Amino acid sequence: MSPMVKLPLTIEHALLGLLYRRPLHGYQLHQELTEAHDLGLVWRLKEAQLYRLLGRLEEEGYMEATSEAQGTRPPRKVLSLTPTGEAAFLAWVRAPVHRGRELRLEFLAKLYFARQLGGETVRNLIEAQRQELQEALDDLTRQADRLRQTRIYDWLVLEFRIGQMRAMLAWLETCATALAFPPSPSGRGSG
Amino acid sequence: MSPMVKLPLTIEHALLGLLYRRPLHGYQLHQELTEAHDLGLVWRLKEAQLYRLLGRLEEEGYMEATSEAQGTRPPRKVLSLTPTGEAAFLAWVRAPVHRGRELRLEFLAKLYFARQLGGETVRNLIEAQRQELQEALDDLTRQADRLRQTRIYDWLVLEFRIGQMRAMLAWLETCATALAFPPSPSGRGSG
DNA sequence: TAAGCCTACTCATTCAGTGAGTACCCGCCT
DNA sequence: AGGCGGGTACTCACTGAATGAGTAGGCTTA
Repeated sequence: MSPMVKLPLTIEHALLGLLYRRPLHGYQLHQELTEAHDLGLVWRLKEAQLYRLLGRLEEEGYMEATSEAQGTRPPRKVLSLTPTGEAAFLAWVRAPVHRGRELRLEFLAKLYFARQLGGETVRNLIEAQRQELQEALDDLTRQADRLRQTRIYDWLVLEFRIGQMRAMLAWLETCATALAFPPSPSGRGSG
Repeated sequence: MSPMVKLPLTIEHALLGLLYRRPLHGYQLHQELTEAHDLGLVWRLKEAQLYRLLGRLEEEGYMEATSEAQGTRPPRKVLSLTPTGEAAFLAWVRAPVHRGRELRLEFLAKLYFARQLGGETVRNLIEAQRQELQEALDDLTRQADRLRQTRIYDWLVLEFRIGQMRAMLAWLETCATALAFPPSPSGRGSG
């Protein structure tokens, strides 16, 4: 009813991403997110929370459900993306994050899905993220230089952030290298 | 009324820490936390949230208020720590955090207060934190080694965390060095 | 026949956090 | 004289996240 009132956030986008590959029903989604690998390694959702999100995403026009009767069993509610949902997901997955601290969850999720869209997408994402981080790092470095002699604590706080960012940049290089070669035949094609 | 039902968390402890130095009233607390340096660089609180926390901390016996009338003006409510509050703060400030991601806010806050308790406290805190991190790092490294060939994405996720931790360890060394010498005469003594 | 899992929710509640508002006093600027 | 800003101390209503527990029926396997 209230279509697209607000853009979905990280978790919601990842839900869209799971449906981009193929339609799933709620329980399957839940399972993917409670496993100890892939996306389940990055974040988890309790059932209640999942259904709340799913309800909202459907209500806002990003996904739609079709009830799939199967013999005597209770019917399954299969969710699939609408064109709007697909567009939202694709835009999200290609955009870098803006704060360093968003790498830990959001970027990791983007990377997961980008891999399924092929090497080109992965390379672009990594490069875009590298630039974002580099800018933020330069900015922080400039600030830190000003504080070095005067405010030791403030300087240490900035140094902490700088160290984290440097490590992220180095890790992006690792990603680029590790994913440069066909990322294992276990991926469901589309590489 | 309901004394010490639950332990305060990070933010609450930092509030205790500010009062450990000297009693303050709510408005002063708020100002310390909206400035762009020191603790205000690490986290902020809106007024409403601050008073909510303060109310709870008082109710649970960590701090107490004395109303300080001053002439024609409305009285100020000066907050100070109870022995319980002081003990809670001191225990908190000396304990390292257990998850890497808690360095970003909580450990930084601990470090801020530890500096005011003297070089000994700072050194101990840094060393304890170093050990915690090192253990977690070894653990992650072992896990990552197992995944390297089989699950490239899972491996990258762990590599990300490993990189962050290594950077934190390096940063702890920086702290140790930078704070080894009297941390500037601007500190209010006690160092 | 019971355990457990597939499937899909709902409900009540707790907790954090926010924007806005209320009150009153003081001193300064216009 | 009047208003603005800022010190001082809150309160209120609301949104939104998140969780634990509960409900419901069917199927499979030990």
